[in-house]
Amino acid sequence: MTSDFRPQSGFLTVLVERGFLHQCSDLAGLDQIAKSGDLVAYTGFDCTAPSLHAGSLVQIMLLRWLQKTGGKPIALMGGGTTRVGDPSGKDASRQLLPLETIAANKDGIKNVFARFLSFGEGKRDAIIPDNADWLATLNYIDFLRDVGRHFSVNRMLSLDSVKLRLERDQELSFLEFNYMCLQAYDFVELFKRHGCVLQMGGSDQWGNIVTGIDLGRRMGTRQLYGLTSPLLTSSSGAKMGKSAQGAVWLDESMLPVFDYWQYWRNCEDQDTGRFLKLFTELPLDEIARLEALGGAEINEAKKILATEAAAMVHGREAALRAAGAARQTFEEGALAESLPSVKIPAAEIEAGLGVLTAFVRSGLVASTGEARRQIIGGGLKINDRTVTDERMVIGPRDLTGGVVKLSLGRKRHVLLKIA
RNA sequence: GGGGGAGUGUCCCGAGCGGCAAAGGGGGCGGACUGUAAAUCCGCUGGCUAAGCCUUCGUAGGUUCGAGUCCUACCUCCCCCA
Repeated sequence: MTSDFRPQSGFLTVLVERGFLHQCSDLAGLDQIAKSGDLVAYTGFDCTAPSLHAGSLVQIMLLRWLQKTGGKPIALMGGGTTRVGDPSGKDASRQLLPLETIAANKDGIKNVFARFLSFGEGKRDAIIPDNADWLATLNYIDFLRDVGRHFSVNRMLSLDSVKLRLERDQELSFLEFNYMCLQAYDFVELFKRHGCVLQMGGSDQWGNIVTGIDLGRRMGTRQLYGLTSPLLTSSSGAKMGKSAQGAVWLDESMLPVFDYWQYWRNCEDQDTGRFLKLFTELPLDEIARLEALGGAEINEAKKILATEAAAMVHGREAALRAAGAARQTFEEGALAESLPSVKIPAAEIEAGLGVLTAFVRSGLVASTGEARRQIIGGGLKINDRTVTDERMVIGPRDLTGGVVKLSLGRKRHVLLKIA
């Protein structure tokens, strides 16, 4: 849809060139504001998990590019809206989260932004407000009279997020039905407080965003704008941000840097170029060169993707460590000290630690039953030797420099280190 | 308010004459082949102190040697009538 549009602003130029743009309410109008250097834009983040995962990365990068091209980014914490729950793109209602959980999640999520945005009091410094600040104290009657009267239920029913639920005869509670009203109100509130005129989000947010623009018009704000990024899936259709082991968390305590690096390293060939554009800041001509690599050579491009993407989230030093550990492990067959590790008391090794227990402790398998099955399938290795006997015991002589390497399959490795 | 139907393995969908740890998919994991890719083929896919034991079929009771299956009540959802 954007192929015939030539943006003049740095911000939109980047978005178009790098594939961040899916839909926009008014490209030309937004381009003018972005060019003037006064663009303030926000993206909302639900506080439904203790950290963000790779699925949110596109939104985070959007905010980062906004700041780099002269705009002011707002990462809105949904401390208030999360108490309600967004029905968009979900089949069924999500369980309501306790307030303490939401607060804890919010703290975890805020941490993620430190690496991507620069904060402060300046004109272009990023801010992280929480919509609970204005939503939590709303008076129901006042809200209905001042804001509610501007919403058309007829129109709300026609939005995909609602329509899909209705068509499938799936429950949509009144609580969830109100979510979009609150999100729309956020937009107006952020305009009033910070002069924010653009809301960005994933393509599933389009309806909610447009509703906000609409509310703004009725409540007398300036013209507001909306922009969505494409919903990211891998070439084979898998949802981004979820991997075999679960979500690809951006927090090191929830996913070791090594595993994060591996996630990108193992992307499908077809996705390499697209991901380089979205998740790294390498120049486009460099990306074009990497993308053109064919056959096994594409692996070089994937390593660069992994290192750059990991550096963005965890810092370059940690990313290079992960890259080094991968090289030692996969290419040199050596024992890399910086693989993910789990501490085991020396006494337990002295006494002899059963393989089954050891693998459960490492987190590579969920239960001794699974460990047993993996052994039957030839999937477990200790120090690169396949485990064939489930009664095998790990003792002091299996240690190399105080470390035992446990592997599940060819790709997942964890070191047991003497504590 | 009346009548009918449905809730199954804590990822999902889904079969299930009273002997069921419960068919079959999808997804996922492992193996083979490769390039740490894709595609393909094969195996696995409740827990445990493991030839045994324990916990699972909406919830709570009941009948039975034995219940996912039969009975009762309750919860939730869908359809038809008013």
